Amino acid sequence: MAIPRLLVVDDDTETRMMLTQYLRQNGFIALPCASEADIRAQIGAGRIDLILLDVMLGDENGVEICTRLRAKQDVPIILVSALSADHQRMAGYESGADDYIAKPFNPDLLLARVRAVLQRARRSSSLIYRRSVATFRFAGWTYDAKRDEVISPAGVQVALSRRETGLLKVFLANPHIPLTREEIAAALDVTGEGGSDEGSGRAIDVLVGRLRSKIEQTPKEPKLLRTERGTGYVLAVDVETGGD
Amino acid sequence: MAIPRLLVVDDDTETRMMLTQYLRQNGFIALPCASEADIRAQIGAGRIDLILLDVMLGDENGVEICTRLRAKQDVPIILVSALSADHQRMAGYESGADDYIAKPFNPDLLLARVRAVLQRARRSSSLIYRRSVATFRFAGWTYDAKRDEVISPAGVQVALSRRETGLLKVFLANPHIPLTREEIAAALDVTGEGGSDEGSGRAIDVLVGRLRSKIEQTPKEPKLLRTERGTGYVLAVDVETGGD
DNA sequence: GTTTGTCTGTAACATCATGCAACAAAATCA
DNA sequence: TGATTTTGTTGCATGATGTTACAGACAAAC
Repeated sequence: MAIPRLLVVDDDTETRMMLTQYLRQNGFIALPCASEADIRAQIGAGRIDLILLDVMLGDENGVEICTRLRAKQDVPIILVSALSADHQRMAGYESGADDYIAKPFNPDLLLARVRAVLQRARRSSSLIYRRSVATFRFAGWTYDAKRDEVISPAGVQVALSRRETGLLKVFLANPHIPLTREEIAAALDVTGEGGSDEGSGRAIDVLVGRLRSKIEQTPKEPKLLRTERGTGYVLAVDVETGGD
Repeated sequence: MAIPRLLVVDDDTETRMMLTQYLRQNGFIALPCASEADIRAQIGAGRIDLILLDVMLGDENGVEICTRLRAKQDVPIILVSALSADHQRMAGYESGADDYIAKPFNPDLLLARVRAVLQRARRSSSLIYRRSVATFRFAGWTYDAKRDEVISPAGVQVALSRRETGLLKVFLANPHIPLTREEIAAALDVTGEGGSDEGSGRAIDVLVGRLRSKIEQTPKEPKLLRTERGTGYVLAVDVETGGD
């Protein structure tokens, strides 16, 4: 599992986009959905690791949707609701949801829950996010997350822009795993590529090009950021992580 | 806040010490406690950033303790319990705990929760400076809160204006945490940015620029006060705090 | 081997956020 | 009060970032 892919289901556009953006800022790929049909479409279109499902979906009912989804799939689901009454909560659990959280919730608490559920669901996967990781080494390069500095093999600090740094981090967290443009864009919260809002999408290509020009010895023959034609890009070297 | 100080409350000696040791190995200051009396003593004795509270405390009841503590203090609390039944969980949340974790838990998950709660506590309250902290050291600099003096790495005192000092304090209280202009403006009570009255908002930018010109060696390439494009600013170095 | 269509690299451009100097207003001090 | 310092505002320069266009690379079909 490269980057967790979450579905944010809420019929209120504002809430939906806010949640989506917040999750993206925290390293997840978040895909906004407004209806059950949307959910099914997304699930059909690709891997989904977790669904954040609002209980009050206008005319549709989140709990019922949850039950129906669970009958077919094994996707982890967190129910979100403005109703915190006990029976509502119980109904949530009985529907098979993995967790239940009441609005208004603390954003960090939401993240903790999301991570907890993902972790539980993940057992088999080898890719773990260690939030305490502070330094990454790869091919002689060093990235110090705390200072947000990139040091070349020659020991020189290289200035990367915000986006470039973000891109690098995404790859460092997922070495040897090909990432699609959509995944990268979602992780970086780039307006343009994936998600629901359309832009006309070569932003990631250009960004990769810029990063290459700064960290590849021969940008024309990339040794680190390799192109996976038809798919996306991969960081093709081992990454060593150090704690803080 | 230099190193988070945690209270580990559990009446079972073995569990208590194991947890304490584990947290210490992971960079926290962990103080074992066996009773509510202990907790109060520790809180009285000095800053406590988070309490890990076992729900089953022999004759005492963790949830009740939690409620009582919350009534008086604003210390973040994570409830730990062997009971994972739903109603227990709910009682935990209703008691005002910041999070809830069931035994047996995954150690990494525990760490993640602890960090999440600490981070949140920092975000919400850290714009307030702790009275007990008198000196801050960062990147060779020293800020003496009592005398309100800033000393450069070379040992020279640097004159900062009131606003500049205020800005510095806000960052010192929140190292490595990106702050938005709104947050900063709110903390400084600047008329202009976030508040309610509208001004035309570049006050914080300019203020940051002024502070940079006084404390950055190369203001053009800030090492301390970094820009987070699209977000705000971060203090990108560790801060060591000293008591009074 | 050549053709053909698609995918990728990248220069050039457009747009927008930020840095900053200069000015104006406000506060402080003598 | 008048001088001086501090602080907020404005406009412009700069740099970062997304978009577009086009050329070259690649793969499949011929």
